Amino acid sequence: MNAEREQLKQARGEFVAQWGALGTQWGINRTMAQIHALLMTSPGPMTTDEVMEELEISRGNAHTNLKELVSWGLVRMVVRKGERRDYFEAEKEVWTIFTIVARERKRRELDPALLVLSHCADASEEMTSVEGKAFHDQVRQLQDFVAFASKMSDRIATMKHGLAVQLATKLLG
Amino acid sequence: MNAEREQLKQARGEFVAQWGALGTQWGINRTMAQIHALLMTSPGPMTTDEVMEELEISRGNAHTNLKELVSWGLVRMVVRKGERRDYFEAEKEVWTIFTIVARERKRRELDPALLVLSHCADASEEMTSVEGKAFHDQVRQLQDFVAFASKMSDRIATMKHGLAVQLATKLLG
DNA sequence: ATCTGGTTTCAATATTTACTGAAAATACAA
DNA sequence: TTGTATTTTCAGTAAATATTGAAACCAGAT
Repeated sequence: MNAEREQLKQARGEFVAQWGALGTQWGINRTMAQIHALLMTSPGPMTTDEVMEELEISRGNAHTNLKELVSWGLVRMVVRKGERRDYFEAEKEVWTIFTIVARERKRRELDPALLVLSHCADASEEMTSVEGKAFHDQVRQLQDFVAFASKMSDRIATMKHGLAVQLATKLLG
Repeated sequence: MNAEREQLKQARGEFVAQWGALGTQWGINRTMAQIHALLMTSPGPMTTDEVMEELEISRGNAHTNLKELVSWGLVRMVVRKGERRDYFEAEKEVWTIFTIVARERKRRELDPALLVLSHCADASEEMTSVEGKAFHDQVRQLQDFVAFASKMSDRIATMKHGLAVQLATKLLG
């Protein structure tokens, strides 16, 4: 039964490659997504060199993206006693992954939008012309919606897994 | 009261520029986001030439991105009787904008991920080794979650505005 | 049929973003 | 201290993406 070994390697390679391609759609760079996929499906923590070798990328690239993943909280550095070099392991719990990604996306997509909208809404607050009022109104509507989406996002991402499932079941049922 | 005119132009310019910058965060190209912002805050439909002039971009660029916005459904082409050239106007209703964007994001981010995950889950279905089973299990969990997110997204994006607000109020309250 | 105002396409170019590889820094061990 | 294994940084380069501008195209008016 060594055919399975080969099959697994195949499937995992496929997964890593495809996940990398997906990453670009998600606004995440390909390498970062690939490393994430690799670590999520790794039986144990990996070193920088293992990642480099597996993905055939440079040390600099591996390093930068591992650090980025750590800063997101999707990957942890672990030390092995007696070992000098760093090992990396990914968070595998999907709900946890989701909450991390949701938080990050909110931070990158919603928060700055809200800032812009608030500023523009304030700047047009007092306008009296038809055009001025229409502008203010439109921006205001956008602002309200984004603020709302922001709150929702917070609420959901801070839920415990079980509670979220419960809510979802009600919604989908 | 012509100071307000100036102020409005200022505020709108600001909004367009910033919205464009935001677009890049959202994985939308800058010009497309700028045109969208411009049209959302325009008192009436605009021609390609007006867009070109306002944003100081080439005809080709304006054309491509207007078409892209139309294909998303965020912008409509309108014909004015007796007028030969095309006019463009944006959808202004925020909930409608949201549902369009949600649908598109699902199509670009969730659907392809689901495809990859299903494929990898299937390919590892029968594996018997510890590593094989672990891989299958991990991919499976991701698959289940993405499928779930996909369904949720559909549900919400097809809701009528009022219903969504009602649900949200319950959730936030 | 051809002119005119407008749209569409696309090869060339510019801009942005990602990646490499090697040098510099760090950290531990002898 | 000096040496060695490892991490970190970053200038240069490569790859991907967006933009231009001009030519080809199209449709209605003359």
